[in-house]
Amino acid sequence: MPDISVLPQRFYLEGDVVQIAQKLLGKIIVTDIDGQLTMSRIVETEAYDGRVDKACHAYPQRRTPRTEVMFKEGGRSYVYLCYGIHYLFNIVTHAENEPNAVLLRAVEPVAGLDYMADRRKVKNQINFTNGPGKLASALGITLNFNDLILYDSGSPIWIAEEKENSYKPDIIQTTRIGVDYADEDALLPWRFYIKDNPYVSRK
DNA sequence: CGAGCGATTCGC
DNA sequence: CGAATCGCTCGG
Repeated sequence: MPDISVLPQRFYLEGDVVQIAQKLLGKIIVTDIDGQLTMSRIVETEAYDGRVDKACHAYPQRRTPRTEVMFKEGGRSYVYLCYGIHYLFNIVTHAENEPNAVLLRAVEPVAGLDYMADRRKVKNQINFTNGPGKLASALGITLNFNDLILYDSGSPIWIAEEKENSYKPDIIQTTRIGVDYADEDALLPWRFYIKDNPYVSRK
């Protein structure tokens, strides 16, 4: 079990969302849902910038009931239902009225693997969390956990960093997945993942 | 109000 | 490769 501490809110307010998406790689997501504690290492992310990015639900400054949380101050969760079936988990970044978010696309299980196995009902451990819908399912994330403070270790979901770990992973930068509807913005290289990590989606 | 569609996954 | 499945968004 790694020695961890909560990632402070300022982490989500400094730099642009593309940098924050990279810096989230290697961080730990902790969930304590239905009495089931899990910990996982973030290994794949995508950045969405509501100011300039057609792929972002909040572009162009599109304020609706669903996107409202992205207009709040950084450090909150944005969870939504995708294809009527899967929940996708995002981290909101930046100041009020700057609607940016980072999608978690894959994580590596660290603790609570029995719970993940129960929730996912698949045998192969690789398939617990190697996709955005899969990881939400494995960690117990549903719409109930939208608009949650992530810089409070008392929350049912929070983000941590390891206290003593200077390891810097090799990061691959490439285009995002499933955003063809965004025309030329689908070409933005705003997907990041840890090189050679077995839990990265769509190898 | 209702048509159209999606930041995916799984099974055939 | 196509179905599943439903809330959100926008146009009428």
